[in-house]
Amino acid sequence: MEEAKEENRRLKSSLSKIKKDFDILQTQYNQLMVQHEEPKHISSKGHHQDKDKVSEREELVSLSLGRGLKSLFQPSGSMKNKEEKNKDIMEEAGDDKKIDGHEKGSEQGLSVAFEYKDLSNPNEKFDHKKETISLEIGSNNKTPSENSFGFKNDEDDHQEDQEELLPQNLVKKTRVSVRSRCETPTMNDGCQWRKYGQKIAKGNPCPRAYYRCTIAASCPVRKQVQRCSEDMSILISTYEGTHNHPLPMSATAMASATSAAASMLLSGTSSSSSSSVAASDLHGLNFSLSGNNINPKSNSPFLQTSSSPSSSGHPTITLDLTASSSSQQPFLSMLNRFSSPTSNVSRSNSYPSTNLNFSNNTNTLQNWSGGGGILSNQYRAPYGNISTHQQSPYQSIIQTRTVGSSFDPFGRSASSSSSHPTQSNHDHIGIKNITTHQVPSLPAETIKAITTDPNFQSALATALSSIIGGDLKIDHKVNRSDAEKSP
DNA sequence: CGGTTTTGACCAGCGC
DNA sequence: GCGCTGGTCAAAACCG
Repeated sequence: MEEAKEENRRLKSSLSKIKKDFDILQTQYNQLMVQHEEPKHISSKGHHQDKDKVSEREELVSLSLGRGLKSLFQPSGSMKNKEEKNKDIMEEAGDDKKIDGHEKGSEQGLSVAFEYKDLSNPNEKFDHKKETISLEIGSNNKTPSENSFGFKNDEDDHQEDQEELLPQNLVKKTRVSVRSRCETPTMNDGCQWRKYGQKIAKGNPCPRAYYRCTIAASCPVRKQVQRCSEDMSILISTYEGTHNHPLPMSATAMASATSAAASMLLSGTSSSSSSSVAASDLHGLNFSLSGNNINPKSNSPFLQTSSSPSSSGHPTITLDLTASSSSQQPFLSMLNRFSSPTSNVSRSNSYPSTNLNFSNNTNTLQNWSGGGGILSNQYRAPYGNISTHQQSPYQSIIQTRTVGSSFDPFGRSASSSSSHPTQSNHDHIGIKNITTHQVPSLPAETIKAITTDPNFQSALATALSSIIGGDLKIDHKVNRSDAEKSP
């Protein structure tokens, strides 16, 4: 009881800090908006300034929050005025924050779209066979943490639409292999799985287990789990298919990551005409894309072509986070933080097999939690430092929007002042890094190809949705968790 | 009792 | 055609 009370106090203080930070950000945003509006109204100097503005906008990544994802992907002509949208975002975010423990009508109704307004490279048709993506999540981290993964939340209409458009539902055949250090027999990706088979695969003494998603009876998603023969501490989970049902919040984080990887693969093989290998280092998320006959040459120390359990002969994209690098931290932190173990579904159900530690040994969690037992670490850590020295990704996202015209996520033209009071101290946040200049190793061409692909956008939207959704729900979940703890 | 896991059998694809 | 391998099926066992 004492511990619970103490933790409750801690969480309350964290909550108040978050609110405080949010207020500050909102204030800054309003100031910026005022500054932004003034010259616009005053100067009616004609087209060329407007033109500049338009072209500038086209260079920007527009991050939109809303409930209708589809609308966010509409052509820019039908889009709301950007400032208006910013306002909407802030208002909605504010509402969400203020709800604080209030269950919203639709738990996953919050959606985010990441729109990169460069339509010069329309999505090309996909014409590949079954493909495998390998997402390697290594960890030099040392503390257990619980992470959750999934594929798609119910708002991901865009991806669903795309699936319908794709010949032979190729997206469903896409595989995402996740490598992680995990002591437990299986990882918790937030989904519910039923084992339907087990095989001893050639060349690996460890049996491979086959799972089906049981959240929905008709869900086509399958998963293979196998230990790496070379390093038994590495668990290789290979996902295939796309969930056709709402996912628990805890499942959306991995869903986003893997979807992004899948989108990366698809966009890379379909739209990059110049090179058969697309590789990028999204500050910890390392993708390598390779075809059957491709010998991928990594230009990143983290880039690897992994041979996932069943990927032989298939094009493979590797998202390599196994290398020891601080740049991995953003992604791991992101997952750790927002894959809430207290998610409604994953916590309330009785599927222990779905509980996995994505990064078993995570130093970052120690920082977050400030110590404590393993269990309390697991449940406390993700929320621990959100309001301390580090800013939450949510705030980062808002801030990214706040600084609006000043940043160029893809290292192209950053037109105006890029300084922001709080921008300097959250490099650790993956999303943030994606949207700043800090990805020098990523060829602009590749990024362009990736980011203009609707699949990627969709996946990113899902990712952000899950992140923000998880963030916004944290308060509630924490409270609920506390409530559960107390008799 | 309902859902999950186990495990041997079966099937399909691929290479020789 | 044959054998190998990966993947799936389904009945029995197990579990809460």
